[in-house]
Amino acid sequence: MRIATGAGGREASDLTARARIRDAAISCFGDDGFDSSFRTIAMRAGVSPGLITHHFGSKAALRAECDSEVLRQYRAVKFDAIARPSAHLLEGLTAPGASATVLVYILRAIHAGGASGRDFLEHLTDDARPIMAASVASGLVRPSRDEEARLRYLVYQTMGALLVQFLMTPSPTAEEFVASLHAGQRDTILPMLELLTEGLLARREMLDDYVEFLREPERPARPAPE
Amino acid sequence: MRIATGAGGREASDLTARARIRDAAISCFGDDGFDSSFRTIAMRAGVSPGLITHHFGSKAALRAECDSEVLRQYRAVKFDAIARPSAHLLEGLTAPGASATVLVYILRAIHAGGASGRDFLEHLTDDARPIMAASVASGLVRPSRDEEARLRYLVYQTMGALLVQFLMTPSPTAEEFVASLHAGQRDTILPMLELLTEGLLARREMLDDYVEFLREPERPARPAPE
DNA sequence: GTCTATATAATGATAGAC
DNA sequence: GTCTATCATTATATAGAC
Repeated sequence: MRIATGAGGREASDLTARARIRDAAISCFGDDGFDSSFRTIAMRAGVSPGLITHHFGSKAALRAECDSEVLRQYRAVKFDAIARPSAHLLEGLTAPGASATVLVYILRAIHAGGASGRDFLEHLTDDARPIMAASVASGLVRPSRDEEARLRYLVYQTMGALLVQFLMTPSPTAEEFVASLHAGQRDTILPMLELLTEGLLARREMLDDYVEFLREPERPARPAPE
Repeated sequence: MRIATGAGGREASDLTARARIRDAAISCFGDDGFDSSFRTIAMRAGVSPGLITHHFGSKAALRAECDSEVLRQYRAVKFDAIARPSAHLLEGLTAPGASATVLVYILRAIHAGGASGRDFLEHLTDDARPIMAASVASGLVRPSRDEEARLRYLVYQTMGALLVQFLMTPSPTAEEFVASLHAGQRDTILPMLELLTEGLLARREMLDDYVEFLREPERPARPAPE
C-alpha cells in the first residue's frame, strides 16, 4: 500500500501532512468513492485518522478542498490540451497519467450528484462551447437548430457513457479504468465516429416531424399519457 | 407519507406484509437509493423494521427480490411496448406511471454498479438487438461496421445520459424525475434526433482515418502515451 | 503537529415476548 | 406473524496527552 505522491510527481516527504492528506483523499475518493473512510485515507497518507479532522475540520471541508484541487488540475490538463488541440471532445481527459485521476474524480463527483458534480459538468460544458462554435464556423461540425441544447446533450451523453463504463468495470483504480478505456477503445471509438459522421437514422421523417411539431403555436408539450 | 401501493394498482391492505415490504423497498430504493434504511422502508410499508429481517433474512436478499420483481415489471412494460412499437429506443420506459418506478430503479441499479446493474444493461441490450436488426433490414437505420459494438455503445450512451440527468436533478422521487423528463423533452429530443439523423461531423476524414487505422495488421492498438 | 482514546449516531442483524 | 429491545459494527467528530 504505497504512499500517494500526488499529480505533481513530487516526493511525498516533500509535502506537508496537510497536502499529503488532500492528495491521498483525492486518490481514495477516485478509487473507492466519497464514502472512503478517514481510516483508509489516513493509511494512504501515512498519518492517523484524527489528524484529518484536526487539519480539515470535517469531511465536507476535506471534500471541498479536494474538489478545488482537482478543478485546478483539470484546468492544467485543459490548458495543455489547448496547446495541441485534439480533434475529439474530452479526448485529453482520457489519456493515462495525471489526467486519469482527474477524469475518475470528476466521474465520481457526477456519480455522487449534488452541487460538486453539477459544477464539474458546467465547467466541461463551458470549455466545450467555444470549441464547438469554432468547429461549426470552420465547417467541421454541422450547425444545430439549438446549439446550446445540443452541446449540453453531447456532454451528458459523453460523460454518461463514460460513467456507465466506469460503473460496469468491477472496482477499478483510476489508472486501471483509464487503461481499460484504451484497451477497449475500438469498441467505443468506431461506433462513436460512425454515429457522429453518418448518424443512425437513414430517413429524415422523425426529425422533420418533430421540428414541425415544435412549430405548432398551441400546446407547449406533447399530450401526456394518463 | 402514504403507504406504497405497488405497480399493480391494488390496495395496500390486499397484499401480504411481505409483498408490501417488497413494494415499499422498490419505492424507497428508487427514491433514496439502495442505502435507504430498514427504518425508512418499514415506515413506508407500515410495519416494524424487525419484520423486514424476519421475512427476508438480510438486506442483500431483499435487494435480490426487488431486482427480480422490477425485472418482471420491466418485461411487462416491454411486452406492452411491443404491442404498439414506438419508433424511439427506450421511449416506453420514459413514460409516466408504472414505468417511472421501473426506469428509476434500473437507473439506481446501474448507479450502484455490480452484477445487478450489469444484468439490467444486458437485458436492455438484448431487447434492443432484434429491434435494431429489423430496423437495419427495413432501411430505417444505417448498417454499422460493427453492429454489436454500436448497439452496446448506444445503450451505454442513452442510459448514461439519462443517469446524468437523473443525478443532476436534486433528489427527485421517481415520478418527479419522469415528469421533469417530459417537461424538458424538447432540450433532449431535438438534439438527439438531429444527431441521430444528420450526425455531428460534416467531414468524413476522422472516421475514414480511423477505419484505415484499424486495417493496419501490426499494432493491436494506437501507441500509448508516456 | 501528531497521536490515542473516546463520544455519538446510525446501520443491519439478532433474540425473545406476545 | 409481528413487535420491542438490544447487539455489534462502522462512521465522523471530539478531547486531551505528548
